[in-house]
Amino acid sequence: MPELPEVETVRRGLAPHMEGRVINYIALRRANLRYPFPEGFERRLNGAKITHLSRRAKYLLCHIKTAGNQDLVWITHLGMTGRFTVYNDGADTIGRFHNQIEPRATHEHVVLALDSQVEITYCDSRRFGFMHLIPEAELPQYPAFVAMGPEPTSAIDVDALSKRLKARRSPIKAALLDQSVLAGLGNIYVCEALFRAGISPKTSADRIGKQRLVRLSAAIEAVISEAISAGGSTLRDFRASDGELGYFQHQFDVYDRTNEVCSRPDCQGIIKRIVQSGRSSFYCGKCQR
DNA sequence: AGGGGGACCTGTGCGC
DNA sequence: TGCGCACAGGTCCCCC
Repeated sequence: MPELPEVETVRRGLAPHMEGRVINYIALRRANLRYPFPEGFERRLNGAKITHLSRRAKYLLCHIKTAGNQDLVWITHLGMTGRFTVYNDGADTIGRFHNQIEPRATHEHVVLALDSQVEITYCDSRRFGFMHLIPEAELPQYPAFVAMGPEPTSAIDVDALSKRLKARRSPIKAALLDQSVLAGLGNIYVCEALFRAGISPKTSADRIGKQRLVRLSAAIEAVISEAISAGGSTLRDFRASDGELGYFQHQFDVYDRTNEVCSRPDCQGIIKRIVQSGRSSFYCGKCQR
């Protein structure tokens, strides 16, 4: 489901409800998502105070101080279908916990109650998501972060990007999906950025000149920032945690627009769909070279 | 070492 | 209406 803009939208939706609150109860309905839940997950989160929420690429980071005064990070990756939902009507939460917690939705795997009568759930039908719990001090060594590239949210270092792409013989589409090149891009925003830059997804990553890389970097920054402003993209069921729908999908130029006419003025090209390393690429065969 | 393919899961939409 | 297939926002592992 979520690429960087969707995860950032989730973070912004959850932060006002979670930051500064204490977790009164947390319950798991199964032993694993993609991976098993961490050892002592419920015990360590129970009674913990949430200091703040942050984000790295597509990872949501919930920084907590445990009841035993340890600084931990509760890391969540939403996979394809992970979703947090905030319920403000959690007044009966304690009763529900003490009796039996009836799921509010299918695939509701994690439920937590805060000290504010707010209840937050995590649902994930495909269970490609996962959660980890590590000491704050070990965050830089978290395996997924060790080789991770820079965020595409602020000015991209074009020289550094150029250096990384020179080592790649794969199509630029595949290279940009690699989180060690830039962190947080996924299938939608790579397609959209390549369209805006006028670069074919089939172009070999090592054969894109400096001028075109400058255009590509600017296109990536713009598409990510516009998508964050729009609250992400809602394809099937993505919602911000407060239930709001993202609306960036209305601004797609190529994603899922097979056979439509190119939106670039006077181009008149037709959007094509091809498969690259097992994933759909959408592009205009006329103005993307 | 980089890169491609399959695996991991469930849900939905389409053609027959 | 029902069945089977293709496809879905991501990542990891295996093998060349």
